[in-house]
Parts: sequence; structure tokens; C-alpha cells
Amino acid sequence: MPTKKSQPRWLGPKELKAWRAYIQTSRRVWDAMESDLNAHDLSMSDYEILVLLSEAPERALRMSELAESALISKSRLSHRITAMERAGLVTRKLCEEDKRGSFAVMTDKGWKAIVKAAPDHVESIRQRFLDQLTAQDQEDLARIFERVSQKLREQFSSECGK
Amino acid sequence: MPTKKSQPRWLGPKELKAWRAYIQTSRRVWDAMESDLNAHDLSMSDYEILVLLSEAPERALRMSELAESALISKSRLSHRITAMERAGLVTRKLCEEDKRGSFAVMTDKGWKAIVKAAPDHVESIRQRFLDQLTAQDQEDLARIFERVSQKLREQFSSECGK
DNA sequence: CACAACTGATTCAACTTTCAACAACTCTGC
DNA sequence: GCAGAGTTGTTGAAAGTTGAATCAGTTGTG
Repeated sequence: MPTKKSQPRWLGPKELKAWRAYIQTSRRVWDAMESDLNAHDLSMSDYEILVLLSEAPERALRMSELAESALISKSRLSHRITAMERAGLVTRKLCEEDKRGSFAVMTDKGWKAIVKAAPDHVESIRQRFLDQLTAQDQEDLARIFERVSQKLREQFSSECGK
Repeated sequence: MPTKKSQPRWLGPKELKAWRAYIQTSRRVWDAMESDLNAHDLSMSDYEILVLLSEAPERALRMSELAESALISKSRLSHRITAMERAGLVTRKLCEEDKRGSFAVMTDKGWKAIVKAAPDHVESIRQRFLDQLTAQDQEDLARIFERVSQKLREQFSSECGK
């Protein structure tokens, strides 16, 4: 996206500090949470997929919808569902209304897996992240990141949707 | 790390909001920045490696040190350096003092690559993230994430170092 | 000094992700 | 109805990542 010819506006000390603290810490948080989830043989992505399915009616979602919500590509989802199918966590079901389509459906085993993993995962969210924030911090953070997210969506539509 | 047998402390609405806003947005920010960097045939990881090398004396760093600073595994770094070597951005140099060791050294081409990519990358940091924060937000964020980072380091040493 | 334990780095095999191509189907406008 | 454009989802190969095993070199200890 960057489309500037002019002098680069280098980061000032405070900007640099904020950016570095943010970007490095968020990788660490992510890695720590991944490795916590590994105890349940799940990745963050798999967990997300299972959560989304568990919240969906019939515990089923169209592949595209699921890919979009989980923030991963269709191809990646397809491979991932194949692997999770092998592990017995989900199955596929063809879509009647639109014969190109298919559903990912959470199995009972998938449900059990997430029920088992959830308490540890929540504890992990707290220990790795939330417990270090005051109530005020939480509000600030939600506000800031929602604003950033909003902006990214705008940028995305003006870049792709043209 | 989670080691609790008691009732899980589920997230309250504000906690959930803060967590979701944060975790989803940070993936989006990351992805956007990756794709911005792709225009220069670099990944975020490659960029980080080049920055670290560019700041090091002689533009060289020991593999272990580099891996640790770049927050990636030694194995991954080894592969990545092989690839970057193929692309001409770095070379390896054996270490004289300790013959097990080796250095990654930035080449002139590597230097040029990062000099070329940096302005766009900085612009990307601004557009994707920093521009959406007030000066106050920046301070808050730095404070919060440094605290989280500190805690993660403590947890890491008490988990591994013993 | 000898030798066990350790360290730095790479390699291997398994796995995951990406990218491009594809098959199957639906929708649109004529 | 039907051609062409667009959508849904899968696939296969290439590239990237992981973790364990390995190799060479170093350090510490009796």
C-alpha cells in the first residue's frame, strides 16, 4: 500500500518505542499461547476454527465463511479441515442449495476437544496477557484496536474493492 | 503453562472485547504489513533479520544471537539464512574464536535491499497502525506492552530455567 | 589430561502454508 | 437456454517451519 515518493517520515523515539513494544510483545504473546495450546494438540488457528464452529447453528459453517472469520485463506482452511477431519474433530458435508459449496461440521469429538481445552486457554489468555492490564487498560486497548481494525477494513476495501 | 484445577475464570464482556479486538487486529496488522513488504520480496522476518544485521558491528551477528533477537528458532534462522544467501542478501562466515560458530553477514546487496525497503516499511507502519493512535495512545501502548513483555520473560524463565 | 556434559549450528523428516491451476457449479444478460 | 463471467472449494507442487537428531567443537571436573 505505501505510495509515497517524498521524504520518508521516519519514526520518532516515542513512535519507535510504541511500535517495537507492540510488535515484539504481540509475537511473544502469540507464541506463548500457541505453545500453551499444544498441550491439547491444537494450534491457535485450529482453536479458532473450533470456536467458530461451536458458536454456529448446527455447529456447521460454509467453508468460505469459516475461512473469512478465521482470517485464513480458503486453501489453507481446506488443508486444515482435511487434517482435522483425519483427527476426527470435524467432518465435511455437501451443501444442497449450492452444489459447489460444502460445510465444515464439528463432530462430538471436536466439541469435547474444545470443552477440554477452553479452561486452559482462558487461563492462558489471562496469564499471558489480560492479567497484566488494568480495567482502564482493557478499555483503552479495545478502543485503540477497534479503531485500527476499522481503518484496516477501509484500506482493504479501497485497495481491493478498488 | 496454565496449571489450574479450579473453576475456570471465564472472560467477562469487557475482557473478551479487549482480547478479541487485540488478537484479531494484531493478525490483520501483521498480514497487511507482510503484504506491503512483499512488494520488496521480503517477509517481516527477513526484514527484521536485515535490520538487526544492519545495526550490528561489521553488519555481522552470530547465528544464535540473531535467532534470539529475531524471535525465531535456530533451525528456522538457518533455513532462512540459506534462502537469503541464495538471494544474495547475506553470507555466512565461520567464527575464528569458536569454531562451532558462524556469523551471518549482510552483503552490500542486502544493505541496498533494506535501504530501499525501509521508507515504504515505515510508511506501512504508520498507515497500518501508528497513524490511528494519538500521542497518548502511543504512551499507553508502550507502557502496557512493556509490562506484558516483562511478565512473559519472567514466566519464561520460571518455566524453562528450571 | 581424559572424558563427560554442554553448546552452536545444521540437517532430516514430518508437517503446514502458499500459490496457481482446476473442476464444478451458479448467475447474468441477451 | 446459453455463452461468458464469477464463485466455491479442492488439489498438487513448491516453499517454509518445526522439533528431534546429529555433528563438531568447547568447557568443566576429577
